[in-house]
Amino acid sequence: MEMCCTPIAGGLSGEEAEDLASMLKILADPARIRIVSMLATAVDGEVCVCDLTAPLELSQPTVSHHMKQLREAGFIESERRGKWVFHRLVPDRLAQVRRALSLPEPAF
Amino acid sequence: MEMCCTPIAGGLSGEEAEDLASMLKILADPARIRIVSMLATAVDGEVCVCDLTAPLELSQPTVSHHMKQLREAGFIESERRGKWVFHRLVPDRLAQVRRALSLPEPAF
DNA sequence: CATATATATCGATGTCTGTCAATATGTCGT
DNA sequence: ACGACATATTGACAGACATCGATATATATG
Repeated sequence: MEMCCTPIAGGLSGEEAEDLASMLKILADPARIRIVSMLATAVDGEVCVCDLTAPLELSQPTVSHHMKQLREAGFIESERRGKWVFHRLVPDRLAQVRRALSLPEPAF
Repeated sequence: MEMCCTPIAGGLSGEEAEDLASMLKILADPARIRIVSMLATAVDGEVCVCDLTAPLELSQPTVSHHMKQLREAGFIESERRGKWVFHRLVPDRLAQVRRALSLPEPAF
């Protein structure tokens, strides 16, 4: 029987794939990727939840939930100042994901 | 009343966010990101389903389902040759996602 | 202390999706 | 034409998750 193709050699391990997938899953939500983009373009690099609910058209608990997801995944860090909690992007975290997506592509 | 912070200016639109999120969602699965990485490192740049089920430890229908997802999202293209269907990465499609993740980051 | 404001947590719910078994379709050999 | 093999499709199901209302916690102000 003729072989189908040369057997698979490289590629991510199961564990590596799980890690990368869970990173991407955090960003793969319209609300969250939008929050990230808003943080990236915010004048002082930080925003509070109260300014996010309106543009996102989401309830406060939902936004708070997304913030927690982003924080636990290391994409943002949060600091309480008075009544408000300010959130900002963690430097280089996004670039880290971009690098992880730089899989060796065949030379076309 | 003191303002919380300067109002949100930029950021992705709702529609842009949906598009980017749906792109990322396709990659945000352990099996699919692994398939992509395997295609990226495959010797001839292509593999068939039959060689994927074993390393992924998934059933043939499941792998076929993931292939369809990847194809419809433009990450792979597939060509039937005899009994087999060979899949390969679409050039630059992954890089396109990386670029979309290159949001303007604050200068730290 | 009481009230108002900002955020977090909890519980419930509806939707989405990854998975498989069963089956269908397509292709090659004999 | 028939059987063997590779892939695709369908239907069903279980688990994950985005969302919200209600409620709790924290902080400032009067």
